[in-house]
Amino acid sequence: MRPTPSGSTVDIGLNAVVLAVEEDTPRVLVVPDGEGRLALPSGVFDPRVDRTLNLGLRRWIAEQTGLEVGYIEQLYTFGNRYRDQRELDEGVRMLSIGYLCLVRDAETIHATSARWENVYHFFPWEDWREGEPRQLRQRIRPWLERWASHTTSTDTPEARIMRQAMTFGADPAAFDHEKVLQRLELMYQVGLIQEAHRDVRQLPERFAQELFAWDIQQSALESAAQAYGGMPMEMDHRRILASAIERMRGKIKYRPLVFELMPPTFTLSQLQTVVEALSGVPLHKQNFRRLIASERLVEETGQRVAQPRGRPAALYRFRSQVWVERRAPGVGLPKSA
Amino acid sequence: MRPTPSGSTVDIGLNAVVLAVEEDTPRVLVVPDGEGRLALPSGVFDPRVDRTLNLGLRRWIAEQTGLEVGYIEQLYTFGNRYRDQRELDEGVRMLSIGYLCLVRDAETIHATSARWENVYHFFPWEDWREGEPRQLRQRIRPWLERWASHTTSTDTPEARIMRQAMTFGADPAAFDHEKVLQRLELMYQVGLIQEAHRDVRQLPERFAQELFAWDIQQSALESAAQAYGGMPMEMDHRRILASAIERMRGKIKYRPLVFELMPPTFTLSQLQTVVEALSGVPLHKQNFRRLIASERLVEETGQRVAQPRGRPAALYRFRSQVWVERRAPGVGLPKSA
DNA sequence: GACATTGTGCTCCGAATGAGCATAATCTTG
DNA sequence: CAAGATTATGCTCATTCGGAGCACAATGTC
Repeated sequence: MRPTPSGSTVDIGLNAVVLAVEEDTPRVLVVPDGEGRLALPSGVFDPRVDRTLNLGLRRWIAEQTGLEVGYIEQLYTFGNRYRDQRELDEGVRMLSIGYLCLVRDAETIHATSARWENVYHFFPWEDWREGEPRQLRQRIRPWLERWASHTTSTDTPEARIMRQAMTFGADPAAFDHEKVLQRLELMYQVGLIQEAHRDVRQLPERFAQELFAWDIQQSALESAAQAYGGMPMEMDHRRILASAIERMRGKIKYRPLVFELMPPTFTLSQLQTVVEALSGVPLHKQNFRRLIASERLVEETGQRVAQPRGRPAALYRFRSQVWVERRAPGVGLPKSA
Repeated sequence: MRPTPSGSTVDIGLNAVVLAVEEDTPRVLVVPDGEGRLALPSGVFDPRVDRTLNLGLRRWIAEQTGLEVGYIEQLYTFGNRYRDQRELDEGVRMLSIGYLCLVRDAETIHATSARWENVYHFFPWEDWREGEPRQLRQRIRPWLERWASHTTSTDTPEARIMRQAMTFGADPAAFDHEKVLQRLELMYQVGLIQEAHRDVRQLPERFAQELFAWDIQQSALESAAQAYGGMPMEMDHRRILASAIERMRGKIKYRPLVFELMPPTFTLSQLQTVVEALSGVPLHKQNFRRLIASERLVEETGQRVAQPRGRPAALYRFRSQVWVERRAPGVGLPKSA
């Protein structure tokens, strides 16, 4: 009933998005490939070595970054697109399983080439803490609008305008901060992501057609991608990173995930800063505190810390009890500033 | 940087949870294996045949059930546990990718042995539309409590009570209807799922230890599993089905997924019935209508349908426009009856 | 025509949320 | 030391949202 084509060549790539937040900067662990591109810690799963996917992932992370991660959560398994060179050469197919990992200490990387990089350097259009990013409004949106105005065999302008509105919002107020992956996919298809230009060169004609389906000078587009599309990444790693940010932004609202990123004790302002860093939006301070208090996610330690300026803040710690008590605790997101 | 153990033997199983709702019954498409167990439509992914995972999945569904599915969404990739016999024999490892598929017409199965089965026949404890299921309260909870009171080398009774409270709720009011998968995993570990008994027989000692870690007669336990644990399923398919229900229950609140299951036009009562069938809880009728109206997910067709009893109901259709307008439309869940 | 049944409109209340004012506690600067 | 800047924290107010229920409408049945 379930035929067995064993001997087919499918490799399982394990890819880790290791996140930490330092001050107000969300960071991801990356490994330079020596050619100017950055990769996520990753490797091929070998069942002869590792008993489980999680163990395999941990081993790759440790080998490539010297880091022992705590929290791990599976994201998504990517199949066909964004294929790599080996696959084209040898017909090997690689599936990529993405994972989200959270760590507290953004410092401890032992003697490897791995380093921390600001997440928003890969998605300059996703950080709305200071309002709509200028590059999005002044540079990216015009390209999207030009793309949207074109007709192709598969798309009408209406369909494209609709898609643009769904992902980037018809107006800035309608920007849905959780649709990180959908935005990236649109950016890729429009040609504003560098990997798209890399891919279009090595892909067979029939796949390449989907990309850049509009009459624009590719060189101009590629320059724009370099300027506004974020730092270059390997393979489909930007896509995996986007999944991770999307998951994080969605889940932070209803599960106490943030605390995986916090030190044992922290002030409410620090907590808010971390939530803002990940969700990419500013929050109303008083309401944020009220929410945290009402959720009873934290408790006071009784201590206070002096600040460089202003009134000293009370220190809190996470109440691990909450896992039992509440149905779906989270920090929620009281709306904008 | 990314070594290549190609030649390792990893197969990719594609598993489809095809859902439909008929009247007030949520149904899943299953294929009998001839030995009394039911399987999800599934097969091994072969990249030489299918270009993408989705295409492979569609092909397997069509071959085994004659059905062409519309909506498809990837769920989760399961690795080690619940392994099958072949793996133990040959050391082949199978990864299972689960998918959620939604279809409208629960009738059209062409000339195959596939058939529709009530979802809750696999999870008798998940249907709370008539209040807490009697089997849960009278039969299952006592077993859980007996299990929880035991100490093992890895678990204290406190930890077990905590786990039980987290998944099944300390009291019925605290039952979180979305934790479908967590509940199943606990049921499995306690030994109240038939597959656990199948697995414990064929697993090496060191894995088997995790299961049934308490001094109970296994035969009694196995009888209980047969009586209250739901219809028998193949391999890890119950786990995949649980993921699908969990995803459905979670997502129905903030994305207009239900409409994939509805006919082109429907009454609000029909819509409510479908939502209740999937989420497993009764809803307050007036509030449900108010919510649907305020979300502007549907529009009146102007027609009305006669009912067997009572006042005729207005017919509605889904406003596909909503995908553009709203940030995250869904049907939400006004609370219980 | 009374009654049962389902659909539909509306109200009421309390909880949650968005927004802002006011005060507290510190450091810096004049 | 006093004034001002800055951050923390407490509290109010208006609005919205969600839970619950009453009342009436429109049908079929007895």
